[in-house]
Amino acid sequence: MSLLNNIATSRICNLYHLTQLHAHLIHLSLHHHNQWVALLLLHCTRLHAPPAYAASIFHAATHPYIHIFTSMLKYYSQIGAHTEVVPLYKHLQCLGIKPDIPFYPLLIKSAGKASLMFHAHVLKLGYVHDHYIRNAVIGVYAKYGPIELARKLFDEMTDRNRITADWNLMISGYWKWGNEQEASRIFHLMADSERNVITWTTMVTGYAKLRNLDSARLYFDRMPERNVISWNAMLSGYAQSGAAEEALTLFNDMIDSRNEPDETTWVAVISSCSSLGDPCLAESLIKKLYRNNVHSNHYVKTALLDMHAKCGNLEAAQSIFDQLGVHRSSITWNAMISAYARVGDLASARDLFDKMEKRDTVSWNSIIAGYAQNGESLTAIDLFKEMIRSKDSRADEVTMLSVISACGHLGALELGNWAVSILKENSINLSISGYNSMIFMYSRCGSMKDATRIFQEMATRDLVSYNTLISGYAAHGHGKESIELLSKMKKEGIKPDRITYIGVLTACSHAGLLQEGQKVFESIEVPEVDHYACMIDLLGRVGKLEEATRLIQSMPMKPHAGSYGSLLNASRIHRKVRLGELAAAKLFKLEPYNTGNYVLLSNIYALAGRWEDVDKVRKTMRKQGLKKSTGWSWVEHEGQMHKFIVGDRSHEKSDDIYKLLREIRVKMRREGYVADRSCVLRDVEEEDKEEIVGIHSEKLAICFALLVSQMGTVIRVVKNLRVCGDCHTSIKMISKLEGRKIIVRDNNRFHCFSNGLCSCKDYW
DNA sequence: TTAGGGTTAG
Repeated sequence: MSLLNNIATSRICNLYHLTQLHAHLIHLSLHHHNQWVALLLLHCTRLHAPPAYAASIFHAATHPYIHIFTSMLKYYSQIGAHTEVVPLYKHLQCLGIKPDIPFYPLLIKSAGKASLMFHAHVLKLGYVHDHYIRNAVIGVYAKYGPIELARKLFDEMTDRNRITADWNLMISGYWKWGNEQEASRIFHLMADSERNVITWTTMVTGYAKLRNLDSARLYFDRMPERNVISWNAMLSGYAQSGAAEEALTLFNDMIDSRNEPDETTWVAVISSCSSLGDPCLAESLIKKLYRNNVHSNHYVKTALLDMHAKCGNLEAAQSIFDQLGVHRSSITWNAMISAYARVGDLASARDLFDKMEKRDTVSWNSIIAGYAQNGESLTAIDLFKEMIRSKDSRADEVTMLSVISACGHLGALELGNWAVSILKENSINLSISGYNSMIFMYSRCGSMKDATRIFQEMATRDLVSYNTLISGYAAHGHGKESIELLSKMKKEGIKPDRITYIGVLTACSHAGLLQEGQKVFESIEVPEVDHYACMIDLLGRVGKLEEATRLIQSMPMKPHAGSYGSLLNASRIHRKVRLGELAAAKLFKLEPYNTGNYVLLSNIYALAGRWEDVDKVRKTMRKQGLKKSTGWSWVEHEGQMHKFIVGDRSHEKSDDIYKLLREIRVKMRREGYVADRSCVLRDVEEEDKEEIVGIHSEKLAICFALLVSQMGTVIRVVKNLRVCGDCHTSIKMISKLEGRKIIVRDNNRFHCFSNGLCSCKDYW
């Protein structure tokens, strides 16, 4: 017997010790088989031993009795192997062993959904009057539904028969099924004396899961007594809702009131640190963990990994990942993938993703978002197509958010519509941010009608919804609509932020709405430097260059590059060489490596015919080792994105494209238009040189589209950099000569060309 | 031998 006591109490802390003990017992071939089997199974449960090993111990019992089955049930229940429970019960029946009463609640609880079949069984045995058994049956119905059946059992009891656990199960059941009203009603039906700490904690958790933190806190504060689980419920509520500061404050309260934190507490605290992304805080937390000798389980380790990743310490994150070895879960993998994706190390993220054996939706979402957020929209969409093909995980709202916004970045309307159709096919419901991504996509694809429609269809809108649509209007030069939206949001009680005002002012600027813009500017409580820059842009575009200059001189903060940039651009539009030079001089000091400023200044000289100065600027650029960055253009055709860079000849239709380009030039000359030249080429005779230098990407994209699209279709082109002045002129001509409507989006606005005119005629 | 709390993607 002392040996058995030893087995029960000995500190077996890993599987190796367990197998040693097991071998030793077999060697002794004791007669107490059944007793030591039960005890070893308890250790298996504690150590999460593999099912095959636990089963081998179970089968070592020569004359199994009910206690061994109970131990095995506990093991299955711990590892969540619900499907093993029914076969185990059948095994027991085969052996003719009669279960004792404590066996049934355990059986019912560990069988998961399958336990519904035991209800009739225990009824027949007359056991349903037993507190524990009845409670277990209520628990199953509360958890797996229909909850009405749980309620029926509950209602059939008299008050005297009900134990607090029954009430608690009903409350947590209603929370589980999203019935806040009934949960709260049952809570209030209880007498104060009947409520225990679990009752109160269930209420806290229920409200916390609904993200109703105020109510959760109300119940938490009213609790007569709290244990570590109650504290954890409130802490996790804060942590999961992103209320990191509140979580950390509450944690301090917890320590002050001398409550001992456990692993779950630390997980909540660590994840709050992660969302704050503060490396100093993380460091002090690690010290605290160290001081408290915290035994870190799998959850703590994963939370720590994520915290290091979010606080920028990838080495520490990787080291935890390596330490975890075979204990890595898909969550660990996913956290590591998004850690690399977050810092833009897509190669490492992809490497991990490819090595993963069992990917889930979050794995796909992490890698797709990684590509989407690092400017690799096309790869993001390709991966999404692969995800659909692989069928190992279902796309959800988060997936679609990345995909839809990637379509927006590409300006790919066909792809965008396809993504939207997938929402319906898979009945994926969108939250506000999902709809916001659709508004973004349609805006960027030039379909303001759809963007507006989505906005109007939304039941509730947030600040981002307004800002996205306003920015869309700004890009299209819809000034009036953006002002209307500004007053609408104020009426709905949504406070505009700096982004809102940047959008509205930009819209006014693109639409030439001087007075309206001024009014908006004056209404900003504390205008920031960007708002001044927008205002300078607005004044500059409408030709009020003196006022723009005065504003830049009188603004309360130091003007930044954007402010002088606006002035430089205005000088180009209105051909003010002297002012342009002044603005450029400031800009060269503020951002000497921005090639755009040099190009703008050289364009100003070119427009004035000052070719020596053009050369001077070019020389300066060369001397500084600066090269004009390459702009590329995209055009969508049959769901495929075709990409062109300047002078591109890699496209399979290149020969046809260049042939068409020549034909258009001939036509242009015949019609008396000056054929297009690169901004700095001096005369028409040199135009052939352009082909050596390179035809601009947007012209190549347009010619490709002219070749492949039908006559009536609108050609949509996306250019990642600004459409230059000469291209602008030649696209106008192409639209007239070819009788086509062409929409070009450059990095910040839309140009709609038709019949030789551009929608933004005041712009060039 | 009743009931309550945990890590990843936007």
